[in-house]
Amino acid sequence: MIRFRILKQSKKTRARIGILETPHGEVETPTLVPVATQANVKTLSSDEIRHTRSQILIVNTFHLHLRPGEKIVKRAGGLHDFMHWQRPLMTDSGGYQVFSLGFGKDFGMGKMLRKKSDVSVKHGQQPKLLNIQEDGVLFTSYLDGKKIFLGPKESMKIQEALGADIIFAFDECTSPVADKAYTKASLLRTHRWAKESLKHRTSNQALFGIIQGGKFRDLRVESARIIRNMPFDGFGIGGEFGDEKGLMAKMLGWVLKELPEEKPRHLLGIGHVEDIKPIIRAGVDLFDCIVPTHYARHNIAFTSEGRIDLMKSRHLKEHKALDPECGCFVCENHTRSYLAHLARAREITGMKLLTFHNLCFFNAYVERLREEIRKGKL
RNA sequence: GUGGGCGUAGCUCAAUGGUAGAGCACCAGGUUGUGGCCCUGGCGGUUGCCGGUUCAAGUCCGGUCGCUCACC
Repeated sequence: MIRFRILKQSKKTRARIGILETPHGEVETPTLVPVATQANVKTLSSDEIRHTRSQILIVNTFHLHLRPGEKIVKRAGGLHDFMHWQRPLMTDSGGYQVFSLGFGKDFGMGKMLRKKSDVSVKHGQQPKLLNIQEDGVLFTSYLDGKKIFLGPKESMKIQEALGADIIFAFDECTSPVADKAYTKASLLRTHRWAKESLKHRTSNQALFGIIQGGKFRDLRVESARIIRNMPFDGFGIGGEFGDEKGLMAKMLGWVLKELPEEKPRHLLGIGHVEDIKPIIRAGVDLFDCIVPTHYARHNIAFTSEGRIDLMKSRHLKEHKALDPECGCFVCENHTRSYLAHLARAREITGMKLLTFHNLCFFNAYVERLREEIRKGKL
């Protein structure tokens, strides 16, 4: 089980700092949760992850169910032993894959809509590659084409076998182009699944319920009210929040206002640098995001000077630290020139060094924000 | 030396005698509960050189230079 203590509530905003106690140690919040989909943070060893000052990781239920299978992980002694990370872990329920392998794939879009789209998902519509049913979703394995059924019951069983400290209820992450009727129907289904997830829980892992509702204020508020009245240990906020700038923080405000202060809130899959301050101000305690690690493998470094694309040849001539203001191993010991060379030569070491730096950069940034809350500046 | 093949974008190569294209590279963007991908633009050419045939030549003809293979 977990215990969440709020150390300080900001007077200026809804931001707070806290300590999340888990069976595998404490997490200072707010914090970034690096993504370890396949039971690893791509390119890093668990020791290296620790040195990026990351506190807790999120692993994916769907991907691990397909490979190697939760039985293997359980026999290895659970996720912590399997991946040699004796610190806090959470598992995503597979609900995001309902979107990413469904409508997300059909329309070739992510959950955040960047520009106006003329396609839409209407009530009753089904994605091409999977079938969303009342008690779960019929997936097709991308590994061998085998049919995989995943619902709240199945997801709970798998997540319990994996053994993370915090697990999530099975949900459907809706598409940013889903219309209101679709989003509403999906929401009601996700709420039923939330109830089912609680019903099928047999372990003492912490279980977080997920709030959906897309970009519709009334649905978001409705979802928050339904989910908060179920005996979850914390809350996940999923889906998208509209394409308008600043709307996300506003909508988070509406949702978080409905939730009990004493339970932790996790914002699922959000965390570009510019998003972090607004979401923390809105009262988010944990947020996972692929950006630092995913972008690192696309040669993008986040620095105090902004984004740097190491593929650009001009960086070959820069014999200075990646980020002079960062004290991480990479910035202390390597030049932009070297990192640009590794990127352009497509050396895996380059991806590793950028992954390490990006995580250090994000974690340092969030630490500074925690400090600001502590000092009453945020 | 003799015979054959080939010279087209930075690279690898397309293009019935009819507006010279592609992939890669390069430049500029994008990527939010992860397929080390992928997507969108842009730059880029006296078709080795000289001459000829033709309304029209990367393409046909002659010469020349370069590369390459085979054989003396």
